[in-house]
Amino acid sequence: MKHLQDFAYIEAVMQAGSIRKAADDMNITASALNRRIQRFEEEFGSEIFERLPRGVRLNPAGEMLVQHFRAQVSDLRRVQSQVADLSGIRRGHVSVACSQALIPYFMPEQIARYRVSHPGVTFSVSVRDREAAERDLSTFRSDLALVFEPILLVDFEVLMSAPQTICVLMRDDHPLAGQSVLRLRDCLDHPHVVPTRQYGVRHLLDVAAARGTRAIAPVVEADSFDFMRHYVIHENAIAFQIPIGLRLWPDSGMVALPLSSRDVPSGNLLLGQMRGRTLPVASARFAQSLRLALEAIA
Amino acid sequence: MKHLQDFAYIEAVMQAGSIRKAADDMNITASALNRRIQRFEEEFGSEIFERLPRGVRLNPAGEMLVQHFRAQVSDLRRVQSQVADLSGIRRGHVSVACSQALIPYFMPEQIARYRVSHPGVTFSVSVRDREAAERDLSTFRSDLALVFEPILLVDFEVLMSAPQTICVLMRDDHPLAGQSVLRLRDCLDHPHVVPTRQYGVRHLLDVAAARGTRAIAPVVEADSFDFMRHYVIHENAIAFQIPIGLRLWPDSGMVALPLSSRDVPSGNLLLGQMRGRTLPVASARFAQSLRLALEAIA
DNA sequence: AGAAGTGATGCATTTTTTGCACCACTCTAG
DNA sequence: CTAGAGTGGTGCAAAAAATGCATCACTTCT
Repeated sequence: MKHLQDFAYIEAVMQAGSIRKAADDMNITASALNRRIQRFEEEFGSEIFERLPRGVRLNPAGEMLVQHFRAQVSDLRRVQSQVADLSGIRRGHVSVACSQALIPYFMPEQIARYRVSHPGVTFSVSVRDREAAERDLSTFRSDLALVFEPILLVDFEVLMSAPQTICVLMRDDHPLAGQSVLRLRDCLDHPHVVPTRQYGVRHLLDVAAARGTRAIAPVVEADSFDFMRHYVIHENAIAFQIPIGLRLWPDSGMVALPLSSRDVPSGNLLLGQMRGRTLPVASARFAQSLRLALEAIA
Repeated sequence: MKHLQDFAYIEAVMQAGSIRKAADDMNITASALNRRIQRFEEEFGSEIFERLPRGVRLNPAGEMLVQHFRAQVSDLRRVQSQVADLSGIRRGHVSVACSQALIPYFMPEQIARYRVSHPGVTFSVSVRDREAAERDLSTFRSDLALVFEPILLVDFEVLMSAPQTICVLMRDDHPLAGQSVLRLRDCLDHPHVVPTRQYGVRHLLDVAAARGTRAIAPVVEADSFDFMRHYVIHENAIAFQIPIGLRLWPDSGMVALPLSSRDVPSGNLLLGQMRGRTLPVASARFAQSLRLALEAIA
């Protein structure tokens, strides 16, 4: 879009940290880029960048402006999407940031199912911890976020909530495998692997452990649930995961048992968008589809 | 703002109904304007105007686009206003659409009072009936609207509400002048002047009259409260107005008496903005100032 | 049938943007 | 302390883009 070219340049400069580097990235001369920015600042009525001896950096005015432009670009896409929709085109693009737990089963299933009836819609999926997911929303990098126990920044508008009880994953020959519900203290008696602190599962475990006397003493700490799931096969340890990230068939040699709600409260899987934003049709429809799917789970 | 020039042209064409007329308005050649629009439509990915034999008209896509652009311009002003504010400039512009009743006393007082502490802030005031006021909000022509009994479209977000009992205005030698509260049927026995149907006062009277047996039979119907106020001096008739539009001093020869709430319910004076919009600092602050003033009245 | 509208288009002209060379300046490495 | 490699800023000529003019094809109303 031609009239947003200045923004593209501004964003490039912001990202590169210097006009010359940005000019190089954008295949343009530094002088031309420099003058574009000067001209824009003059029209805008205020400087956008601080001139430092080693480059430039957005000043507060610039940060507000960039946020404005991002919202603007996002809204323009929404309009284009709606225009395409009213000519019956049913196409568009949906970008989703989601927690790791949703990567192996839930998201692929949902997206594939949606694309059966909307083959013109394309997707981008980003794995993000709960903090990064919310940042993606507020910078308009993602339309939707599906996150377990987010920090809930002000920009996060909840579209749907689904409770998830943390489960304990282990081999079926593990001593605890016979029970139906597990107490946290029993789990901590056995070698356990836990996610790193940025994850909601770990956060809930930390809070729960702090209430009791037993501390979490992981034999392995990892930021990949995929890794943890495979690790417990080798050292007969236990791992933690939410049900939506698990799919155990009878002969897999693994079992997953829920943690007692007396010890660890259920967390929530939240579907959200940037607060106040009107989503493009494709994203809004896919969000609705996710809502139905999450309702079916709960 | 340079990057919104296309929008200025598009709006001009929309307003003029033809490219040539718009080109004339904008001091540009029709061919140049024509090509700008063609280029824009190509970049946008869809036609914006219907080409009719006698000119052009926005198509649905174009209407969505114009709405988008208006929101965009409005938001850019908000950003500029905030930028100016953070450098301590305390300037800006506030546009208000308001009912006629507020024109003689309330708005001048409020604006003058606000400008004492914020001399850098400028104002534009438009008299609008309740329907036009809401349209002004949703097309971003006004930041705020202060209207008596609006129709309440979806785009109208209420910021403050103040009840207003309809008063009957007459000369102090009028037969009814001695009462303290008036019944509607008594009023209808005397020659009365009423506002035209677009006004909230008339609407409330119509509804009230429909409940009883007495019909409204105005000797004069007018769309100017100023006219009506002066008319009752000449024919010793009665007129209707809400208290905020009245200021009677003892020796003026006029009295205003409230209508009984048994006959005519109180209407509401509503301060509102475009739903979901973030107002520029100046407008938001002035709205806050109006809220306090309205609270003091109620 | 003709006049007066409309939007579209090819081509020369004008305006704007860009690229190049260079300046003034600040840091850092030797 | 100096030399070099960064940085943003600027004058001037070349390139690119937007504009104006003349004209076409078409519809509507007189």
